[in-house]
Amino acid sequence: MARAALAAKAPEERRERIMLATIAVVRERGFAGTRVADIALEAGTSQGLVLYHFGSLAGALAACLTMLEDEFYEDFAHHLAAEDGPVERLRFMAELAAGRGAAVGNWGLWLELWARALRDPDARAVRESQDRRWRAALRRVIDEGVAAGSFSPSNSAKSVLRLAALMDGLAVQLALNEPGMTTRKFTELWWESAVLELGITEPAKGGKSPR
Amino acid sequence: MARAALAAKAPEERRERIMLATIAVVRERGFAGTRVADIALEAGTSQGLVLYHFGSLAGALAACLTMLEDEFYEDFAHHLAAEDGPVERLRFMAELAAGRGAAVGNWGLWLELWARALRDPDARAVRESQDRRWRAALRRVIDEGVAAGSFSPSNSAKSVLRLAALMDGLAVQLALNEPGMTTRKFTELWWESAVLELGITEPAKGGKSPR
DNA sequence: GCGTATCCTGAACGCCTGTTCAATATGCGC
DNA sequence: GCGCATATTGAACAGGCGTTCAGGATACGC
Repeated sequence: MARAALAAKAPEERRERIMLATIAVVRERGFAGTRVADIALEAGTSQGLVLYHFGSLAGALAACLTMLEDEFYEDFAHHLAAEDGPVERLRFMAELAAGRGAAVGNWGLWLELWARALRDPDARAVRESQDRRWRAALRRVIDEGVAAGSFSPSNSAKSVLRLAALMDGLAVQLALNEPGMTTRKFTELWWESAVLELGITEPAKGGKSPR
Repeated sequence: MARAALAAKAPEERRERIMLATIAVVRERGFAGTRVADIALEAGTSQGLVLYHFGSLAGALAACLTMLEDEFYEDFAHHLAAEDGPVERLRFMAELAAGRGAAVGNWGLWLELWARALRDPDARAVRESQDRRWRAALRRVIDEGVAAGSFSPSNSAKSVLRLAALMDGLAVQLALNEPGMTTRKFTELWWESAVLELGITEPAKGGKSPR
């Protein structure tokens, strides 16, 4: 019956709820400030269960890292495929990075992740994978645009590196609430750089055309 | 006598040695991993003295932050003034950011600082001040270049933001030892962007001219 | 030389927090 | 229904670490 099915799934659901709780706590307190008790409280379980499922606090943090990675990327890939042309896709990536959609409130987490990656191999691996995937997507969009005749970068490999790095750099200011930095400003600054780098001719619909 | 003079200075020297030790430990273990015992050991003093001078671990960390800020900036301003033209100065800033000179090994610290700035007001203030000074310097060099006819940015305010952000973004990869990212590559990528942004005509001596 | 303020130490204290564990509940195969 | 494997709890444990403190050394004014 339904109740049995629900109950059968229960352990796995608890496990996942704990992971989600871990992300929530890390987002609020940072890696360094996250305690087992916080996670348990947020998940509505006991401390014991957190350790039962993940072995240790470090284990829970690691699990939440990989979950975060998958979560973000799946969402991203799914939406990116929905856009039609290279210009629109590039525009989409700019807005996603700027904090619309799945990345909302995530830049703070990225900063945490970077700092943690300095010493924690797990964090480093996640960051690296995340970064590689993001750059690969950027690369694909750009190649697509070149093939379609919309972009004409002088060196697309370098443009990818620069445009990706620019996002990270702008993200620092966004995450730290630098006065004057908003998602809008982020997108504007980045897009202008993309135009310069790639020699974009046609405007993205819904983009910066005069309104 | 000499001994007296030395002794008189001693307390202040101890204090400074503790600050330097704090920076060293933070550099090695990160903010989260820094303990009072580590600092005392590194400085060759007792734990008690650390607390005596700075009140608490947090106090010691805060003191080391401001020291770090001043240290870096003084060194930077001093060397920048030694360069002759705007192009050379810009080039100097690129190389400094890439990790030559006073910034060597500091990018890891900056990542730590960013993450900490998410929650610690002291860290936030230091980061903000640091950033403001750096951007102001960039701005000054660019204005100078415009006045001299070397640069012709379409919007210098935006160029400053972008070029500064690009440095931060590239720095993340440098700090995390992204394969393929070196100080040389950093400088190269950034300089090309600067050329694009500012329309630099004359090459910086010792720069990217064919050799 | 004496007293006092500053400097410095090492040990002790006590809290915080990750982890362990014995006990209990739950569901599932037989 | 019985028994076993899995899941879950809450309390107890233990170690780490920041902070406190009582005492001693050092320098300096008088």
